[in-house]
Amino acid sequence: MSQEKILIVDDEEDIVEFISYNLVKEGYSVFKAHTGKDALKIADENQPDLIILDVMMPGMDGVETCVEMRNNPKLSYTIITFLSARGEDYSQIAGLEAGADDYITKPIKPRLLVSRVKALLRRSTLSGSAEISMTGISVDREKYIVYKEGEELKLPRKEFELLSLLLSKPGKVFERNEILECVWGSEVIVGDRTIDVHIRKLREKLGGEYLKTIKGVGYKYEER
Amino acid sequence: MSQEKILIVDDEEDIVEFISYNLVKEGYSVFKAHTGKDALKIADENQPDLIILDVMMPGMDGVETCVEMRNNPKLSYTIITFLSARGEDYSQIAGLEAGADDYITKPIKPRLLVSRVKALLRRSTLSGSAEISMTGISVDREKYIVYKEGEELKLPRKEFELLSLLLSKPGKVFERNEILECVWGSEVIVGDRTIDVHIRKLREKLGGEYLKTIKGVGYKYEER
DNA sequence: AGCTTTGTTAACCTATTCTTAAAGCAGTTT
DNA sequence: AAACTGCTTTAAGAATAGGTTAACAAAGCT
Repeated sequence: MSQEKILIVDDEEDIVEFISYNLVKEGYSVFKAHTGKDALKIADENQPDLIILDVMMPGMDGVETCVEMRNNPKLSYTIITFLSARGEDYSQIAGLEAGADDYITKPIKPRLLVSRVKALLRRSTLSGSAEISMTGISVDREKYIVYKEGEELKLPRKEFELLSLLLSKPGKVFERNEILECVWGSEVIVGDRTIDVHIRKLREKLGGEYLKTIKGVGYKYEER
Repeated sequence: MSQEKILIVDDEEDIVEFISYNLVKEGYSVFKAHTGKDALKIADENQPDLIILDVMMPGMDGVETCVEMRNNPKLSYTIITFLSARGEDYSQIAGLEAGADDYITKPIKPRLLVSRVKALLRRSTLSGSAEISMTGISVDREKYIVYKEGEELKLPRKEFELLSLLLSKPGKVFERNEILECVWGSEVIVGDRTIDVHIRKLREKLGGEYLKTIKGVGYKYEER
């Protein structure tokens, strides 16, 4: 397997190193940049498969950088994901149609990061956009929309994040802990039934068969 | 089951003892250290599967220790998790993470700690989902599914864990108390017939001659 | 045979999840 | 400000799958 190239862009050295460490460990080939300008140059030269781009940077910020990148035909097959602090206005980020494919929130959880990156790259190698499959459920993180058999479905935030998580690895059983960590974040404490209720609402909207519960373990998404 | 080794590092004696107590109870083999330097030495000598490392320590702090550890190739398969007080600035910790795989916040809740540790260790030993062999039985922990000659099989939790254990070392005879330890955990006390009943249910579902009884000793899984 | 260990059933129990409704919140509009 | 709106969380009872037990049958040992 030809090593996949990832470019990490953030003005904070520590963050770059942290992400880099985790991705190198997974066998990716990593490039680093600390400013938008550097990033453009490196991206142009190396045509990475994935760019992880901090939104907030002094000088040229992430959005601007992203737009520039999208104007570079050499990068038309490159996936770009934003990196933003949790709490920064959601809709704003979602609404930024600067051409990013995803975004990851800080603080960064290594495992989540890696699985997200894998998912993104898988998506890209599997063929162009084709986010929307006519069968089953798919998610467009950018537009914050879910497609169920081609039909658009608007979900509130928590439901969206939850579904998005389950969908990020179809078949995989997510334990309640994991779900809490990823969707709610580890600081938040919510009651036991919260997840169930959200699952229930999703089932209501998606129709029965997609979300399965594995008693005593967790939930998973399963096609058909 | 080969006992997994965990190294606990914290300058506060009480904390180390507390964590240790909870992990020993779960059957892990525990090492302790109170300084970064000790930790490095013990880690190097014993190559633990998991290191729980306090961030704030006098002298060599957790981050520094972690970086050192990551430079030791003997520890490349070791998981490191930070231990930090809730309230310490999150982003700071995230940014500082020098190659840790997770972090746990104080105050420590025993149950949460244990499940976290289990999750971490499971992830390391079974990274990547299992191969599906067309012959015999195989297990996909991630999907919580068992394949019997390629056909999917859904099992309830205990049955799954039990089969999973037997399958983890085909041919090996697991004694009853070994099974109890691994599947039920050491605190739980269950009647004598419980294992038999589960074995029976498995046999019912798997059919055939897969699970063998070695009278007076235990059970084993055997191909064919 | 007699004793010990394992197999089989079905009934029982309980932890976990489902369901519902209502309260809590935050953002908007009036 | 008050009322409204849409989303999230909590609370509480019902439903159920899953796990355990108990009692008896069968099978190995010595």
